[in-house]
Amino acid sequence: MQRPDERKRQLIVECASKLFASLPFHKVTLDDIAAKAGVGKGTLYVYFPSKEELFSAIVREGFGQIVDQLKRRLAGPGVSPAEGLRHVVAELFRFAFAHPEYFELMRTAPGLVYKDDPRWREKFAELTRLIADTIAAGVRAGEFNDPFPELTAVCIPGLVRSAMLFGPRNLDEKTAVKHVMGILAQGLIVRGGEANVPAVDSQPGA
Amino acid sequence: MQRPDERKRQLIVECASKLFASLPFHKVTLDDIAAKAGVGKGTLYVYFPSKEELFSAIVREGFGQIVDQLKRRLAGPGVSPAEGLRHVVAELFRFAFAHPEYFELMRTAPGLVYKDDPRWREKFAELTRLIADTIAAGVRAGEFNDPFPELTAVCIPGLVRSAMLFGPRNLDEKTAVKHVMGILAQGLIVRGGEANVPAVDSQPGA
Amino acid sequence: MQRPDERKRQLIVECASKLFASLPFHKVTLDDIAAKAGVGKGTLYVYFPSKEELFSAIVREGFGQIVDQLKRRLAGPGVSPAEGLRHVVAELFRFAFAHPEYFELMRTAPGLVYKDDPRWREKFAELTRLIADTIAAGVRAGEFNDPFPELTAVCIPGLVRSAMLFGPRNLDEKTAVKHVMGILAQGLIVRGGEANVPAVDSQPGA
Amino acid sequence: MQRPDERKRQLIVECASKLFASLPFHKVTLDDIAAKAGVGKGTLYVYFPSKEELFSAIVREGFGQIVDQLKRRLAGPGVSPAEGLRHVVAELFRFAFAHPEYFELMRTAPGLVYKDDPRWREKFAELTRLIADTIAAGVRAGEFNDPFPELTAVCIPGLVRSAMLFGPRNLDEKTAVKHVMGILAQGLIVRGGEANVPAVDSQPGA
DNA sequence: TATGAATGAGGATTCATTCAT
DNA sequence: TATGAATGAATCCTCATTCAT
Repeated sequence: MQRPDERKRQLIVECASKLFASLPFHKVTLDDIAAKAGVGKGTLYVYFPSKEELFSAIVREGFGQIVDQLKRRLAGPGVSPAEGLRHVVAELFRFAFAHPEYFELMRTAPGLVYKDDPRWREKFAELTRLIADTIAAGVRAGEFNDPFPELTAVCIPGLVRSAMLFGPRNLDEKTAVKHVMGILAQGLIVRGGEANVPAVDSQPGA
Repeated sequence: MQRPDERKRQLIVECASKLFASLPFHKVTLDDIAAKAGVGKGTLYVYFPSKEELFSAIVREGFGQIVDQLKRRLAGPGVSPAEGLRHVVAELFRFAFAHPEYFELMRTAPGLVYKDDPRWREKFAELTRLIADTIAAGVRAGEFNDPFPELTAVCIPGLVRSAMLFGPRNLDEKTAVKHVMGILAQGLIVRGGEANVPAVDSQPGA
Repeated sequence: MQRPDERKRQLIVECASKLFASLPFHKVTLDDIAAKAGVGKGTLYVYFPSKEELFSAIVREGFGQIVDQLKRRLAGPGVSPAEGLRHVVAELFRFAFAHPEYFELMRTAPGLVYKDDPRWREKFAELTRLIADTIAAGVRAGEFNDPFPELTAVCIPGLVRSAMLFGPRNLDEKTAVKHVMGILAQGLIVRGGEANVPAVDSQPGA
Repeated sequence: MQRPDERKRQLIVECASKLFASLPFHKVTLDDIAAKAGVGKGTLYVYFPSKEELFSAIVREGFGQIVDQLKRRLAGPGVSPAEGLRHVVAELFRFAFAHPEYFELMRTAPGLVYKDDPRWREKFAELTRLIADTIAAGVRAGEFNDPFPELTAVCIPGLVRSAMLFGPRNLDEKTAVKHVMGILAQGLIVRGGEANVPAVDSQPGA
């Protein structure tokens, strides 16, 4: 007796991810995906009930990875709010650079496919909750100043997204993290004659 | 492209915008658009050579409006870098709140439709150039600290996008501008015991 | 401006009827129908919303013709019950011989396609009502003896169907009508040594 | 065909019969049948070489039962023509009431599946021959009057079919047999002021 | 024998585009 | 210019059948 094969499922997800990242949803055909994965077209339907569900699953699972990893990072004892914020940004970029097609893929997405999917909303809410909680903890500790952590929380993945999609081609992970952390931590305005450039610069590797 | 009737063209653009904002590109049919606009399906082809071009034109014209308006705002004499930055954020949100479907529409877009369109790239480059120049001027004036203005420039529309798409439903324009300006200006970290909320509040019109 | 073309619709119905009569429903493809009718495949969808609806429409319209014609025949003044019964049988066979594919087509039908269609049920009910009323009138007039006219009414089309589908290939309309009328009128059993063949023959036009 | 497990084969036939009776052939999937029978899909192919063959076998075996049973009934010594006719009708209804899905199943059949199957034609021919012979014997004996027994023979199962498929829902076997016998024996026309209801009632066991 | 994962040919349906009016 | 009937290429999905286990 044969069992559904998790390996094969993963293979399909990976091949489909690449295709969805390089072409808009409606230009990726199931024939393409099956061919790229080296499986029969019908096999796709053994693992996913429809093209939209396949796409949705990819997006959801990506989010799930980010959330799980971030949870682990933030769970450590004695993670300060500033460290927490850095973990958030660093994890988002780690994932983004590990899966360079991912944001591209979401950009080409047929919006409602995922935005209206309650399972995706849940994952997304979980991510922003993690971020908002980190910020709120900082605010309570007197380390952060943020009148609206929930709004900031949704903005941070947006910063990452923009940097990945529209930033310079040769942007490297370290620079990206440092830059976004610079914006979030000090902002742009030079304070009291004391430029915050040093502050940014003081971050090793900047 | 002939435009025998600019009114009708505009009507088509508006109806199509709403539909593209509420459904992914491939789920919006020309029948839908024609019906919503109350014109014959063939008429669409009088004004736009294809569905993709229609979509592209909508996106491009939106960008064009932002860029034109922003240019005007920034062109004034004696606009300080801080004022310039505020103009950027304010104009992005002004447009976003005036055309609430716009970011939604771009989110549902079939990526390559616009990303690979040189006319769109040009508009986008123009927008980020305006922003980067504003920041760079601030840096030169010693008012801003930003080692990578081009990267920041692409991030700012991303902040606006995230706030619009994923921020709280009842977010109002003034709060949005103030919050994003707060992040960009001071960042989140409390400096010398002085919270940055007052600083934000002190900004006129915020 | 072009108008939907009733001629074209009729053409499609006729071509589809022949195909449905010669092959089971699931073996008739829309390509076949379009090719036979000499129209584009998409054109079929201008006139019928689906393959099942096309089939259904064919069946329904056939029934409609029978019912309409029969109504006209029975409406005449002074139609005696015996004449009415003859009209029923004659009309059923007239239609069957005029559209020899019709019963075959219904035989190949995907049962539920029409049996569960309320529009077909209505037509069918109308037909059996006409027949049952004719018989009931005969019973009231003392000319017929039938304890269960509604049951007889559904049986009569069944007789016609069987004769058409399974009777001898060279069966002609006149013989068919006479034979079925013979069964309905006298039954098979010889009464009082007097054969019923003469009785049948004595019916004018038989 | 091997039949390693006659029980399992019978189980498949029964489950498939019910499904074919409730849905048109092309809407019944082998998955459905396998699931309903609680066997693997591949197992179906151990017992039947194809879906059409499975269907065909069901129809053929049903006919076979009718024919075998009828042969036995008619084979008895001293069966009069009138008794023979009654046996025919009674046996057809007995089977129909014992297998209420059967006529429904044949109605949903993809015509050619069985009509062109020589094995089915043979069974059907055998059935109609039995009936025709019974009638012909009656004619020879001077008890029946029928100029065309072969045509009548194919009509009789049609009467039964119609009564089962389109007759009243609460039709019971006894009434059905009596009614059809009434039609076949006396017809509808009142003869010499003597109603045929008594005649029908007078038939024993009706 | 029994299974069900894998397959891919096949087909219904959609819809952007064309063009006669 | 404006229309919408007509088109057929394109594609998602189904499902009978196969075959490795």
